[in-house]
Amino acid sequence: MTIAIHPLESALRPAPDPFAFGDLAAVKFPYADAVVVTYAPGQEVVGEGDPTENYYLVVRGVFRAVKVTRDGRRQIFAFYMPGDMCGLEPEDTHGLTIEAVNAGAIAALTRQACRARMARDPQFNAAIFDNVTRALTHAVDHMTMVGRSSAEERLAWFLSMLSARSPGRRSASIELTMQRQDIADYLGLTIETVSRTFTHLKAQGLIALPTTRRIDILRPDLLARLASADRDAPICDYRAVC
Amino acid sequence: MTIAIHPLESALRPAPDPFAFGDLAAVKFPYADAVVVTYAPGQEVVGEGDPTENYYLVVRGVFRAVKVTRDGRRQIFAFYMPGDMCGLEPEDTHGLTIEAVNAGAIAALTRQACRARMARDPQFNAAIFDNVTRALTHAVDHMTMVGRSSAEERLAWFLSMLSARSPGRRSASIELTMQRQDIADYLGLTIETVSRTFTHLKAQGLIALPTTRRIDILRPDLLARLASADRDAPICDYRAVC
DNA sequence: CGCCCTGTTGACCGCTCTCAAGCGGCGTGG
DNA sequence: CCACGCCGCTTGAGAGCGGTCAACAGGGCG
Repeated sequence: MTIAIHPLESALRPAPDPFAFGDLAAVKFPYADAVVVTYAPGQEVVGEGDPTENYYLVVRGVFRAVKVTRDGRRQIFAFYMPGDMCGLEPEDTHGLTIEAVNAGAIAALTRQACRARMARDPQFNAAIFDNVTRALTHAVDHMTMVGRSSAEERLAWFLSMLSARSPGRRSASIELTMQRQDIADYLGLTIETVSRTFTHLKAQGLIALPTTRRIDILRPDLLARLASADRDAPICDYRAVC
Repeated sequence: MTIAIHPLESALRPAPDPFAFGDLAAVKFPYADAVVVTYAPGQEVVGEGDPTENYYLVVRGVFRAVKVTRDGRRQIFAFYMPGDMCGLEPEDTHGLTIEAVNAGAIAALTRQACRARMARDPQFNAAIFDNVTRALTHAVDHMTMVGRSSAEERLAWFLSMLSARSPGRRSASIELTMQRQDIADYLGLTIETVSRTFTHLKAQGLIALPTTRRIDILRPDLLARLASADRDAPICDYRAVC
């Protein structure tokens, strides 16, 4: 299976800076060995069943890791943004499909070259290792949301996360690069429920939707409270505080 | 967060032998540096918020990685069996709690010692790396079940997985070492739904329950079909074939 | 024997899914 | 420039699965 390396960082716990493109450059990701390929929206990087020949580093755009069951149900495991690694799988063939959400570019490094470098460059190895464990950390949060939260909480979590990761972190306005179906498949919901929940959050005054792809976060405090899966948390009005 | 290394292996795809205790011994897991500690049922190995001082290797018994939200909702990320590693987290403090399901023993290796060994022993490093990516692979399957499957499918998947991992693999009879609440929290269900689904599977003749903790798998073929999230798959009667 | 803990069963409710219609933006072509 | 169609999104009505609350059963152990 394709492995999700450092997916979206949770916005809910104070985390050190995500392992970003600059960090990878800092440990001298061997671009000399890597081939950068551009992709059109929806285009497939690797498909389920393809041999695991390369590891990938997102250079530009957003990519998604998708698992589709034979009867067509779809689960998105992660969205990858520039600086994120993906494609690290233990098996000989991929179990996940990696696709471009929008136009983007990915650097491919052969598995062999990556492993060789890991063996001789402890710093590089540590960075990769950190990346993988971070992906696992995120999978835990993701799974807890999917397994134990309401639609409203899942979407609040997703938006808080996007906000924390978007350029100019904690931005009040975020751009949804993916469409509703992708959000639904990421959160384990249907597209209708996602749409209704957006409407509901808007009606509550937590967000505004200038366009369908643009979200203004009006009440990050309440959104974060929803996202933290803490129904007992006090409601603190950030307007009163700030 | 505590990181789940090599949790239960999916029974659904033909996978190479799980990374077992023997393999770790083969790469000379430095027992000299490790401290083995025994735990009583329910006892905590590390709790959320504890500093991430050690990596762990299960020696005996079954352990669970639990995440609990502040308002008490519980999600089990993985069950660890002998040979499984856990506790590999990128952050300074654990985000997951690791507890003993039953009486068991775990070897603790300091983070520092493990990283040091990874840096100087490529074989050891590759084994750990393989372990982590395998955990991610499993998380993908797990998340797909939790996000996209019915209660019946989730339980069928869980039982198929246990069957594949139990001593004498693909055994027709498996021992449930954990109680219903743990199964429910692993699958993102309630204890009542798990109980009802057991009853339902029994009524369909797929399983038998000699005791509440013992499951006889009568129709592994049908169970696997349910588990594969493939509602369109043909029903093949293994009794007719074998 | 009686308590406690775990698991089962039942009745009911509500969240989310399903199915279906409608809406709005955008690109294309007349 | 407008008409049309397509696609993504929203909204509505109804159904069903699983959650919630509650009672009960059974086994282990003091």
